[in-house]
Amino acid sequence: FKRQIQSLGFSYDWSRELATTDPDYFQWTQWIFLKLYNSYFDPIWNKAMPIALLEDVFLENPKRKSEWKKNSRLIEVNKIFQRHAKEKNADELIKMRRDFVNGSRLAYVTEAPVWWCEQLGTVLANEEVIDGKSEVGGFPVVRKPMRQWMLRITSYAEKLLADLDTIDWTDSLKEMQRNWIGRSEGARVSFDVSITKQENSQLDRDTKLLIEVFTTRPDTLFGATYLVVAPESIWVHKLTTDAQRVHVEAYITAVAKKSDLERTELAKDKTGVFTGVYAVNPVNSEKIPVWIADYVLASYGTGAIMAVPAHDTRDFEFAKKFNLPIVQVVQPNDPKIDWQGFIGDGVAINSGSISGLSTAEAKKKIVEWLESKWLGKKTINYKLRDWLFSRQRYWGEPFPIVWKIGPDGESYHEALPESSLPVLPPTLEDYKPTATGEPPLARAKNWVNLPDGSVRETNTMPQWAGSCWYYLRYLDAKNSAAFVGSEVENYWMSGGVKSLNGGIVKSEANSTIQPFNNSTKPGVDLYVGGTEHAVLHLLYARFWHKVLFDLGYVSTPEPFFKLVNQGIILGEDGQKMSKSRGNVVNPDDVLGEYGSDAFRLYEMFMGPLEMVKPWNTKGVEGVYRFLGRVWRLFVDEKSETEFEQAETTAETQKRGELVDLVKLNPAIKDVAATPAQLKTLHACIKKVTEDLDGLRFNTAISAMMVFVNDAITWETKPISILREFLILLQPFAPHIAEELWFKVQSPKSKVITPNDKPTLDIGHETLDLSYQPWPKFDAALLVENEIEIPVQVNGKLRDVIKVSATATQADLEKAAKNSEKVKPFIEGKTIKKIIVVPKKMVNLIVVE
RNA sequence: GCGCGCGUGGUGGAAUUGGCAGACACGCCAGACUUAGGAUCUGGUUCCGCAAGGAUUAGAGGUUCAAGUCCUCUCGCGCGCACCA
Repeated sequence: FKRQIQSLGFSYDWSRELATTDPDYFQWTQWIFLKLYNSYFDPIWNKAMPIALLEDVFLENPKRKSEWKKNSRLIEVNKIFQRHAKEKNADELIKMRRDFVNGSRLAYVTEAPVWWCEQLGTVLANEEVIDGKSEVGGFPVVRKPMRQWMLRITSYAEKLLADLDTIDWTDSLKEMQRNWIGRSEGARVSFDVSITKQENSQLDRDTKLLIEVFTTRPDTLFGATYLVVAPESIWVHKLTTDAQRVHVEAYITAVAKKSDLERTELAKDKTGVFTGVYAVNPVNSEKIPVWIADYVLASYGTGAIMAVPAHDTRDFEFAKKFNLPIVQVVQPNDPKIDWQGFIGDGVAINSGSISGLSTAEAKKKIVEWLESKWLGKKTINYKLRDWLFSRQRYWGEPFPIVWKIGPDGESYHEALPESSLPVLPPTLEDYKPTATGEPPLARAKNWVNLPDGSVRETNTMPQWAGSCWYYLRYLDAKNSAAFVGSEVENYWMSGGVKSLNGGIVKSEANSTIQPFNNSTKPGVDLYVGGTEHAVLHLLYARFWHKVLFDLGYVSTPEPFFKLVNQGIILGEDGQKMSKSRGNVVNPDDVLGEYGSDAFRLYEMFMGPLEMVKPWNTKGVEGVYRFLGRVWRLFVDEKSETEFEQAETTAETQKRGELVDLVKLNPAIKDVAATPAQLKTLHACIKKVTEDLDGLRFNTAISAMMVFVNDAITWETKPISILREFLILLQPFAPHIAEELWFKVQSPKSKVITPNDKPTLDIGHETLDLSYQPWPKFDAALLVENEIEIPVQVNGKLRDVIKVSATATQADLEKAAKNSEKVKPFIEGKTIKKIIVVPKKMVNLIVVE
């Protein structure tokens, strides 16, 4: 494989091991975290930028000023900053700058809801919660807000989505990532709400609010007959009248008790409650009621929707249940379709100035109108959320961060200098989670409190941190100056052949590392892993890699060029292996009975790599038999009997001496191969070579079986042919191939004993089969003089004729018509047409 | 519900750009060697039929000289997302 597939192979699980034990990994993972911490996402350049550049805003860098102006948020911040600058309140300025910088960092701190398990007394990561219960113990969990570190992966949503088109992953996997990112284009629209003090006595004055909604169908705005706010919204209490308060509070309490499952699929029946207040639809000034319902999610969009019951299934169900008005605003293009509940595109009606426009045009027109009136804005919304990056566990990289108290008395965080890395966790008596949810590291007071009065961050990073970049460290694992040397990185990841060694281009001839062939592919050539990583690991790693790319530390925008999901192996009953089902196959048992060659060979032979396949122990016996045939192809069976006897009688015999007792098959001779033998070999070389490139191991093995089934019948077996075959076999069954290679290479060579040091060269012969050059197949040897051509009459096979490979179209026609088997089918009939596909087939079209 | 993928002998699968369906194995049947066979070797094995021949790639229809392969619909299975506005 090393030779055949010139790609980089890594182990994801190994990285997890390293990430929790290896100071080297701690150091460089923390180093990368600092890069994230000291960077922000620049919406103008659409990439990560060091914080230093962000400060240009405040320094009024003229070069960038015109670019800044294109982004309203930054203009706004800049203006506020300038206004405050005139007031010359230095403390406030510092605080403001700090807040803004913090608010723009790729790594930032915020209050975020985390899973809290009362019984275990621990905070759980998402992956430790299954169906609303803890993975350990199955205890109930609740959402509890806690201060957490977040990574701003959402700022990369667009890039993560767009660049999927540049990489060679399966469609289903790309689709999973697309769904996870969940991009949708639409608009934010503001609805005015007025609530008087009389209606809501909790307000200290008459209040005007804006309810902002996100919609992908702004063209249906005229059909919005009510608004719905998520029950979790912080605005709910302000939006409730005294008259409705009892009902609203009862509803919110009921919703809080529902599990996620009850809120979704089991709850086909819509529930909700009227708040008592009304909003104004900006397009027609109609008063529409504001409801609270749990079919609206607080976490998506703005947490509020405009309901268009005529053209949205959920709103339609809700409106029917609560007798809310349903107004048609889209006419389906097919008049037979009922407009009620029609969610497709059509023509706008009952919609004022946009009536008569197609859905696409209506969207465009209405958004332009909303923007001109400052009532709405074209918006792209994503399902992707920022990544909650802190864990309250012992195992994991501590954050290289300290907390300090500012002059204003408020605490703020600051990065430790790179020279203080790695930050290793303190030794603890008790490293289990604490009962308060505080991280275990907080127990080590001496470690936490620094001499200058600052306090260490005690959260740790999740295991994802190491797996986000381990493939880069593998390129240059011993580099103590950088997480990966740039030249090494460029060599492997960009496929360049440049200057691996101090700027000197190595010639291909004396380089031990062969350059990639015409490779312009970005990143790791081949990454094999399970689908369980489809949306977490593979998205996180892409994100980190893109940040490192933007900051100039890596040379490719994508980490993994080609990704293959190996299918899982099911139990013999076709069910997923599990202890409870009792259908687990223990690899050690198989290895013990059949050996690792047979085990490996069988796993490759079962079927396509990507496919989910059931295990079948009988199948292992099949490939085991194949290996037996390979063995007998090479060795003299009589000598093998002697070997077996020797092995049982002379226990003290060294293994190597016994090996030498087994003699080569006497049919193996150092003679020239016949053309037929060469053809068999080269057909095998061609198939195995091509199939390895395509990862079609099952058919490659089948080709080798065909070769052996043929070669075993040869009276004389040319040694040159068998040697080439062993090179083909080596990647699949290295042990037996290596042992047989020893025999065919040097049948009377020095006996190797277990005491001999393993070397590539034992003095007279090169023994390491895996360093042999891969055979090249010779197409000329595969050319047939005579070929078999199927002859069809009216598309039905009637005969297979043998013709010269150089036969012309006319020859083929003639031969086909003369075939004895074909004649009965064409006699007495008119040949209307003859299709001749050269070297492939002949089809005679006849009529009565 | 939405999205993606897949349906080929008794079984795993092969047929890479439409061109001999069932490669290679497992299993089964028969035979050889053998005291013995859970070793090895030989032959057979999609279905119907003595045969000639016919049928056949989940089902139905279509395009084509030619369809497992392309198109449409239906059914079944798997995976992912799941009230995402």
